[in-house]
Amino acid sequence: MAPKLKSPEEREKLRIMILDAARTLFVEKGIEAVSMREIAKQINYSATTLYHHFADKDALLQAVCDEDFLALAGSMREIMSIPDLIHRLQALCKGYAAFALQHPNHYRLMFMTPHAPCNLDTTKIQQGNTEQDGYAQLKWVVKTAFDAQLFKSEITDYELIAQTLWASVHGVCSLEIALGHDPWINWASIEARLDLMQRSLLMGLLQNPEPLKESLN
Amino acid sequence: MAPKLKSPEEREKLRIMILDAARTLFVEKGIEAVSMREIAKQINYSATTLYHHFADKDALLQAVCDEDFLALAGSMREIMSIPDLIHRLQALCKGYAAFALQHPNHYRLMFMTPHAPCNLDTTKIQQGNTEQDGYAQLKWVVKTAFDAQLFKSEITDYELIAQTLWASVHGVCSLEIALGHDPWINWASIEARLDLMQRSLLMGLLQNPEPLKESLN
DNA sequence: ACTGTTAAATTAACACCGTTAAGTTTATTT
DNA sequence: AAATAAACTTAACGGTGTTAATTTAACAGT
Repeated sequence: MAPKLKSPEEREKLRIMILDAARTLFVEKGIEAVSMREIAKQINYSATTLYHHFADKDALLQAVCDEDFLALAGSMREIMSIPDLIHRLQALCKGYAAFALQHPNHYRLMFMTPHAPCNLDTTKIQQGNTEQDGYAQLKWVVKTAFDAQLFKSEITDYELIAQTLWASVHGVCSLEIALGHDPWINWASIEARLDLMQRSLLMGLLQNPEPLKESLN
Repeated sequence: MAPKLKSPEEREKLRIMILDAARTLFVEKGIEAVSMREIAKQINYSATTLYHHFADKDALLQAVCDEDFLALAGSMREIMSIPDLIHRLQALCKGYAAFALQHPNHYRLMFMTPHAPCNLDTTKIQQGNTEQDGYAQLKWVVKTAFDAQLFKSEITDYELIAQTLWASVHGVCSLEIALGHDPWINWASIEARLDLMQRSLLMGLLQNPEPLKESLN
């Protein structure tokens, strides 16, 4: 109701209000059940105002996700400093799973929904930067283990290993998000599923799986 | 333009016309990019007519998927008669993956999108029937291998094994569907990813993984 | 042959959506 | 005091899923 000339700080403040309202509603009701008008009403602005800060709904969505994924990469940083290589790998998988299950709606958006060939330009995340890019972190952690010859010698492509580990955790988490409450399936606990997947797969990938038994978290 | 009293056969014929038009458009353009009006136009009916055969868009969608999943279960039936237990397990995983990658839009709908606690009543598929229910097939194949003590003895829950195997294949396939064309990731070939996942995980799950090496399809 | 009934299909409308064009209010600059 | 530009709003466009009301056509009973 009272448009004043805003300082960059105030402008940024509104941007953040929009992002926060959007995040709250997305997480609460799911992405496509939330309209731009609804987000706007939540913060007492008109829908049009959102378009002065974000090009469209997708851009707003991506901005919300970028923030959370930066947060994920941030929380992974300390995991990357764990000295034991295998323990580090396991912690990375666990951290990734915890994030997926705590932010199912963002996770769904980023990893379970096909997009146009994807961000890359709009994203503020620097690809390959192990401070920001979760996939780069995974690759790095796998590579250090690979270089230490921890994996079976017949596997020659460390990025393939990284993608397989990722797919395994993603498989458990995304099934949980999509069908975890489906009465068709008599689900074992999510912890048991994550645990068996991680332990079994590593046992199949590692040259010497002995250390696995002691590091049962 | 010409409403006649229709025999049950004619009614069913139109139902199938709707289903086929819907399937074609869903596969072609993705689910949410197709409107009821568009499906109707394709077969020269008004949108309202679709609602005389299906309660809403979701019901139509589910009917389309039910048909394809019955087809999947059908194609799995011969796999279930493969005599070698491990070979049978591997063939089941491969068949499932082939279906997922050949019907990405249906797969996405059924396994990558959270629904209301899910079908069960609306579905025509008989739960637990190994002729119709893909999950029941998986469980049965895993159970026969479990009863033959092929898995490591410390794993006591065969349904947990089934869910883990499912999650592993699902992880590879759903990542491929959602992000397979994303330039952020330097993907290994989908065959290599499926192969490493399947072989490594089984190696970690089986008591005696020797037979794996010869059955490299 | 004229009813009435009923199924099949349609048209028109409702309430929403994402998005944009045009307009209004306000504070600053000239 | 006039002009400019930012911040924001209202109104609208074309689309969506869905439903109410209506028309059309074919049958059954008198």
